[in-house]
Amino acid sequence: MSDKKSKAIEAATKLFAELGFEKTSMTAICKEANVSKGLVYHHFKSKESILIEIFASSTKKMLELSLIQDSSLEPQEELNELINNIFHQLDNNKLFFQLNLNLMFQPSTNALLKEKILKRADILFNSVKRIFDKVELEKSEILAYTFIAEIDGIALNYLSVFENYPLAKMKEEMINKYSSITNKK
Amino acid sequence: MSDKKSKAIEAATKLFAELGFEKTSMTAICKEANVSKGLVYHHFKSKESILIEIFASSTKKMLELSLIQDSSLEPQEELNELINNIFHQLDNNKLFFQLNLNLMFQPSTNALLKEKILKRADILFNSVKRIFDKVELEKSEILAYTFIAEIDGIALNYLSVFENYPLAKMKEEMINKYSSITNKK
Amino acid sequence: MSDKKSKAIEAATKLFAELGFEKTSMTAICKEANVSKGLVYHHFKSKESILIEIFASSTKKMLELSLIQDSSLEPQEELNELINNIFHQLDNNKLFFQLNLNLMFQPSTNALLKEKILKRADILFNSVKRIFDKVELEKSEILAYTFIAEIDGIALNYLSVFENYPLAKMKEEMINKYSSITNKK
Amino acid sequence: MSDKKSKAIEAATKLFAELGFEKTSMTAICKEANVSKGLVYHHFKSKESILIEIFASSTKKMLELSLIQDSSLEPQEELNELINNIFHQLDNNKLFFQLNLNLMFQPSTNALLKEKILKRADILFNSVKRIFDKVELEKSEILAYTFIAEIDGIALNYLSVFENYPLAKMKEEMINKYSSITNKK
DNA sequence: GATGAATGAGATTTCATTCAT
DNA sequence: GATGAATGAAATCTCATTCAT
Repeated sequence: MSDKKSKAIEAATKLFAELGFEKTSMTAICKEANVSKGLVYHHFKSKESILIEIFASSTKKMLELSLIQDSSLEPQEELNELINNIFHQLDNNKLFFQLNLNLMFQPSTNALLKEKILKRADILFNSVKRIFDKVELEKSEILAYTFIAEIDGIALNYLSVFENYPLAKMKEEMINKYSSITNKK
Repeated sequence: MSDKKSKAIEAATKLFAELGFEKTSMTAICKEANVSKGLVYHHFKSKESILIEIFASSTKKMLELSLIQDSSLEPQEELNELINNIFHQLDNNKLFFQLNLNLMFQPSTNALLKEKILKRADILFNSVKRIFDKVELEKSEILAYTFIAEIDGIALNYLSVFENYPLAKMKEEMINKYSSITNKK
Repeated sequence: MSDKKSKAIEAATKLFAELGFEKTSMTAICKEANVSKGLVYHHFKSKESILIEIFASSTKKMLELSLIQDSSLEPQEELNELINNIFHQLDNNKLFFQLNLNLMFQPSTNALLKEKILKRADILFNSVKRIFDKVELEKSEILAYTFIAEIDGIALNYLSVFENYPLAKMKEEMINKYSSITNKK
Repeated sequence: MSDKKSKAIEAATKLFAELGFEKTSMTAICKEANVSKGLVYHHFKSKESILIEIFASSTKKMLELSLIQDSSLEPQEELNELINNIFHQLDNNKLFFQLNLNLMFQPSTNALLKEKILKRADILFNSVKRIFDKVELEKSEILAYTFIAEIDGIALNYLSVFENYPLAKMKEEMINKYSSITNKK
């Protein structure tokens, strides 16, 4: 990928996260990236297509983060690592979560990305469910949905609602709660 | 409040929820409400001020929904009622949740409503924490944050992420989980 | 004239002088005068007609100021009194001059008041010329035009161009210059 | 400067002079210049910024007109040339004076250009005063203010007040009056 | 006389996108 | 690949004026 194209993506990612998709103008992206409009339209068909490319790479990153490779691990350990990864990112990469959550909530962007959002959610859901499958086969679906809801809810509250959110304590609570899961199969 | 003013608010509420604040034009609001632009600007200083008025009344509604009056109830019963109320609304009034969640996430609207969002969150948090205070004084804060995160996460996933979300089962799970709380004080 | 009508005129005069005719909205006039829009339109056919009424009364005031009644006075004394009157007003009633000068210069208001401006200028010119007629019949016209230009130019420079304009010294200079006129008839 | 940008400035200058700043709409400027609105806003941040650019170039022109370069000239000759220049312009370039005078008087435009008006007035004043300095050092300031007031007053009366203003005779009068100045230093 | 809700035309401004160079 | 002038549609907002009460 050419230097200037990646600069444009970088700039767009930053601005979409900070201002939202609708409030970010092409002009602003070009200025932030120090690139001309003509060039941006040379690389991307439209503003929406920049968003789509960003969402795709953000999905890739998110899957890397969530899919625990080493399936020989015990379920508790897998969950443990997953929680650690997520909270680490949440703390160190706020804009990344910010962007992903607001793309889902903004009706216009949600509609645009509908299919891709569903697909990504499905993959994430199954990778979590697979862990719970090892423990409680019947309830694994509900457990996975609950786990994901907790994570998303914490992110939402941390990033957009409360001030001085006790993120560290919430992580501890999550770790404790999910450490008591015992392999019942 | 005059008939036409309330029609304008109604129209704006609907469109903000369906399309998002940025994507809803004044023209669209006027057309939906069958009202002239001049009138809307006679009653509201700006598009933003419509949003602020809507957020205020939505906060009022949300507090009515969340604050359990009868404090003679046992904590379990209070939580039970709260969960029932919330899931009932979530199922029957999707647009209301849709709107409130996306106002919080959209950077532009979040910035505009920052103060009011914080205040509302504080009230909601304390009304939940008060219930947990009756049970586990030390952990009540974390329990309250967790409860709120679960509710928000479920709403988010139900409304904007998954298709065929098992809302009824999630409610059941919540009811069960919080019914086992015993007054330990 | 009803109390509220005169309050409206007063408010309009103030705002036209401070903001200019175009930048003063009917709404602003009503707010300043504490009077409803309906009432203003009950008394005046339009915004322009308020201006016309204001210009008429301002013309009346200006003529009272300029027409020296006592024609038994010597020309020097008449000019003296005229200069004194004008500089006194210029110092104590800036908004009055401000308004009159900008009505003449603003193309839109000038066009609207064209006829009345010409008529007023004619009267003022003749009342000044009459004084010079007593001294130098042939040059009286040019002297009158010069006198008026000097006054208008000083007002212009004092009100809209220079900071710390030496108004007192300019008055002194005018008094001196025109005191040396001798009756040559 | 691109062709279209300068056409827009030209159109704006003409219309501001003829109709006044407030009464000139962007639409009118675009139509007059045969240019799209988008383009005008590509080159200028706002309608006000067009005015500021016009004022700047008008200042430049005015200074070229007023600053007599050849300082080896006798004061009388300098004044002579200055008066000739000004009256020539006044007669041949009415719109230019029209615009400059009404920008100063219109409260909105005066406020916008305040600083620049003061600066320009200061330069013009000093360039006139410098001439009188050669003749009468003590009174040079008042003489300069008087000279400027006469010029401005004549322009005002010629352009916006009287019909059939005797411009030629007024020039003659000015030439005569200032030809009798003798170097007294 | 008096109110202020209501209108509709038009003002300024924004912005995604195109295109000649 | 690269630029930025140029467009046109649409956005937010203003405002003189009317009218039912």
